[in-house]
Amino acid sequence: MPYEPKKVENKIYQFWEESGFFNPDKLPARHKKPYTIVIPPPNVTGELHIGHALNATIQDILIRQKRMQGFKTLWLPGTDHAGIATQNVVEKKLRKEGKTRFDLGREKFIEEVWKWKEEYGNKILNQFKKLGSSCDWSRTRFTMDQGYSDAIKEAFLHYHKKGWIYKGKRIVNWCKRCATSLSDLELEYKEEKGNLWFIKYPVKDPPAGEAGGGFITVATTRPETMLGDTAVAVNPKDKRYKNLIGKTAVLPLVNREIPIISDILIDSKFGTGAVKVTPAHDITDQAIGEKHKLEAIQVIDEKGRIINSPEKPARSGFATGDAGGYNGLKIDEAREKIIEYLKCQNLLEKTENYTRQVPKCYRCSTTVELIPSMQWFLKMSELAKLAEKPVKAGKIKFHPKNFEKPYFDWLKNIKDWCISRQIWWGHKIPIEGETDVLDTWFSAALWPFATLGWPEKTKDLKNYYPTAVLSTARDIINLWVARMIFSGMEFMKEIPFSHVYVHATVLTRDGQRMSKSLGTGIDPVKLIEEFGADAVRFGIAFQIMGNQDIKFVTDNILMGKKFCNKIWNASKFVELKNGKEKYDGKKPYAKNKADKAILKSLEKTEKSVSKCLENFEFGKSAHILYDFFWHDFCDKYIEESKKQESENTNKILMYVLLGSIKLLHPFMPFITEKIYQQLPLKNKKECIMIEEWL
RNA sequence: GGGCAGUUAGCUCAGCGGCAGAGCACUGCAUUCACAUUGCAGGGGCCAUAGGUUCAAAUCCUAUACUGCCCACCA
Repeated sequence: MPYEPKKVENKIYQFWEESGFFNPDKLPARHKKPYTIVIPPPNVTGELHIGHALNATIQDILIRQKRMQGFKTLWLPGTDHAGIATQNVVEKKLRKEGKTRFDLGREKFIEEVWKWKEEYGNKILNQFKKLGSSCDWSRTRFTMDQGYSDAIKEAFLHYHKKGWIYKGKRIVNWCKRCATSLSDLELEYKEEKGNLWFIKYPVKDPPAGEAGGGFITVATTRPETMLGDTAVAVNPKDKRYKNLIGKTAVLPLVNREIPIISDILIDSKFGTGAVKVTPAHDITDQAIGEKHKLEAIQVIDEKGRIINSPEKPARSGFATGDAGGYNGLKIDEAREKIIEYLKCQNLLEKTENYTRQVPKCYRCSTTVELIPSMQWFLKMSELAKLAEKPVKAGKIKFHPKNFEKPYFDWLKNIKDWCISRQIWWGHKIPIEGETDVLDTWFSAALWPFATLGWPEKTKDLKNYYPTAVLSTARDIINLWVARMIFSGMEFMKEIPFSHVYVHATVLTRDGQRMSKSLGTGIDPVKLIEEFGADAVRFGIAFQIMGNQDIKFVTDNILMGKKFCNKIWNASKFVELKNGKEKYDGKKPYAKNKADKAILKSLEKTEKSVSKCLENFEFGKSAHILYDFFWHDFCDKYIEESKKQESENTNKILMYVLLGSIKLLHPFMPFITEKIYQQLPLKNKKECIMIEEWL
């Protein structure tokens, strides 16, 4: 009879939950030393994908092995409210009904988001259960729980008291669709073909014999921002413009007189070596502007429209030298009209094709504008040092180690963190009269201790902090991991975890990123239904090798399914041979060559697997277990045993089977539990989950 | 522009100085035997390219090409 996971899995999971052993406080007495993993909380935006299944498998393998080794294991589950992302999916849903969030109003809208959260939050947690994840569900947390919100307030006010939080008008990344600011890490750059326009700015009182013929030519990809130009800048060493530094240029369109200045930030090799300076809409220009005390004139508003002269409405005329004529136009329209006007005026020297990296909102892919805005910032200089220290000192180790380099690079060049967002779904900034909410990563940064009750001095915090391992995707190392590290150091005075395991990115067979919108995602629950949870887990684990990408194929899941069947039938054979006599668990004698070989091989397998798991070598562990069980045990020893039937042989069969299912349990928890329950053993534990690792 | 990975069987990947391996797919044979979701046997490889080190290179070094990812203010 083949193994039928559907008949086994749900029952076994229920049995585990009822046992209480997912909760470390209810584990038997031999479990003493704590071992904690906090789950990277999935966003409540939707359902899980194969990447989540991968990470859940990894964490459950670690937790189950440690539990068997006698650790007081806590795997703390939860979900993240995921500010912008969740707000967006709910808005999308409303849009299908022909509504916007403004139709509902803030309160009603947030009610809608909570409904969404209930539905998808639960779905996500159930998906983890289907995979066999041994989380302590009694400790499930959500980043907007009451207690968690207290932690946010405490953290914000702590920083505020230290003077590290300030409010200021700064250039921020602005998504005009989400109508909110974004941090640098929330941008995705996309290559776009565009132009580099060479525009002639007239020079007032040009020096005699100047090569430019009374003009200075600037190169720009954003001509529409010239309405806000307050200088032209060149490199001080640039001989071409030596005589022009200190002179005045006349800005076309508005006829504003602007200085020609010099600054070392200008690269004389790019374009003409002369740059238009728009301090309100460019980071470098802002720096130059501050240095040279230039005015910052905002010309693009929060809707992505030109606001140069609010008192003058846009005119329908096609070419205009009147700045007010662009008022209210969209950026693209304004760009087009400005170029047309410059052409008419003979001020456009030439146009070159130019491909540039355009920043997009990572949640909705809208082009992000740089605009000055009043925002809250968290000063990063001290916190960056806190994040750097424990990693440099080796107290926190990255696996693989080469992820430390980008981590340090980011910290070295860090900018202050814009922590306010102009959305509705999230934690309100805990200051009277503020309507903005906090960046979702501000709450995620507190996850390893806020989930354990901080700022209260709880027993859990004392018992289970710091955690052991954080297993995460590589794209959130700086976005999240770095921030957890400095938060832990600042609030707990201790590292949040000792190991950061950076797991592989799961790609499609063709090497594409898995994504719902591309239709390339694979639903792990469907796989579980087809192959069984153990097969999915083992197949995934089998594929986690050194390479940091996994091109996902179901071949390995099929292998996992076959392997389940093999284990199932081998155990049936052993049970049959053994009869009803209860096995005492003692190591049997090796009476011949075959006996000796299998016992030795089991011992070797145990050592290798334990060592591999210490080093986070999941795929290697799976290969070793597969080879041992299939080839050494089934192909060789079981076949041999048919020729040398004896009581001792039967004991060896039982001993090796028991050892094998223990070693396999972290990888394939359901089938190994089911077999364990059926085995006639003298000193049987309630379940294999709390059996002793060899 | 800078950094990091990768390139080995039809596909997905191991191996990382000493006879080229696994899973899946493929071919042949075997069904009262724990298991056909099986067993046995087999086919299939210029280990990306070019140099170098070595008694010996898929493996170490140097280039090149291609692929993927991360970071970056080049207007």
